[in-house]
Amino acid sequence: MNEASATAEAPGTETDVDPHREAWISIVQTHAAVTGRLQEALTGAELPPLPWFEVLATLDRAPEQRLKMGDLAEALVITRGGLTKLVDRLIKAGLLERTFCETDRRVSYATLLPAGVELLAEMRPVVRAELAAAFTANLSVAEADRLRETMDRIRGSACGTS
Amino acid sequence: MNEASATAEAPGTETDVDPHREAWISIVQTHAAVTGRLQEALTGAELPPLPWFEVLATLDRAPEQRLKMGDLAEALVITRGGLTKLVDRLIKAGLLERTFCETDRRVSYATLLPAGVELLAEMRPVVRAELAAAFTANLSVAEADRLRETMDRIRGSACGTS
DNA sequence: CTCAAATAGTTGAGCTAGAAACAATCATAG
DNA sequence: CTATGATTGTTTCTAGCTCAACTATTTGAG
Repeated sequence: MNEASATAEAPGTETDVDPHREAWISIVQTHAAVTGRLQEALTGAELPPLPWFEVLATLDRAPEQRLKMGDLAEALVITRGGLTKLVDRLIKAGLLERTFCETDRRVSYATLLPAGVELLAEMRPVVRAELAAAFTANLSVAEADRLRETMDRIRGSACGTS
Repeated sequence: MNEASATAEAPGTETDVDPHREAWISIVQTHAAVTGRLQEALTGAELPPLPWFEVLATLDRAPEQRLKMGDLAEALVITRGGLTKLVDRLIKAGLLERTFCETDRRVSYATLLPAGVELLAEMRPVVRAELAAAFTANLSVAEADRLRETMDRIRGSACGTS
């Protein structure tokens, strides 16, 4: 943690401590730190990596436990190309299957299988414990809601202006 | 944006809308969205990718515009191995140089060169404009400070418990 | 009806980051 | 002084992602 102490800032420089930029840096670092801990906890428990969990958890919350590839890619914020191969791996592991749409034969669904539900049940407590250590212990429910609302507001403008 | 509308949630399921988990999902998605916009803006302006900016900006804020490799890796939240090659690329582009420590010959510094300062000056307005679109337009200074404080609190517990 | 444009998903090439093994240097105990 | 262990940075290897090109299907204009 040197990013605070190292800011000695020579007198000639632009002495801007933009609070918005500071907030962004905090978001980036916190995201990396928490993601790292989640990864670490999963591999420590000899479980699959975090992206697998995110696929399983997202599908589990979807109606009929399935989602169009495009929608799933958008929810996970990765490209469609990346998702195709990620889903391939989960299918090869027997956790998902590919199903097709009768009315539009371009679309394919990623559909959760019982084995996927089972694995999700194993992974969830590990993820939940880490998240609890990071969030529940430090934020009240009201703060968490406020945080979510703030982040959604930022994301809204980040998506809309394109 | 289907993660809100799709939550029809069958009656039998665990109907847990954990606000902490919701907050985490918002952080992940917002981080990805804003990062994506930054990337896009930089490549659109025919400028180097975002990690290059982060290296340059971090070094620029450091005393004497240089940092030990380990400290820089920690500030950027990437591994040392990854940083070695990232710095290699910046050196090959003439933006940085590797300098060495007299008192401890294990350590090497990544040191900003004039060309790096110059490029940073080109990249900064682009990054700043995107950040302004996402943050300044939507958050008061007080909100930004509060957000930063909240994120730092989360990160603090995420780092300490290891 | 027909054909161009749009949309959904997959595939292949290239690149980047992480993990583990390694080399070099420093610190400390005896 | 020497040896063992800890730290710093690099290298090697691999997995996963993005980008661009491609196929297949649907939509819409004329």
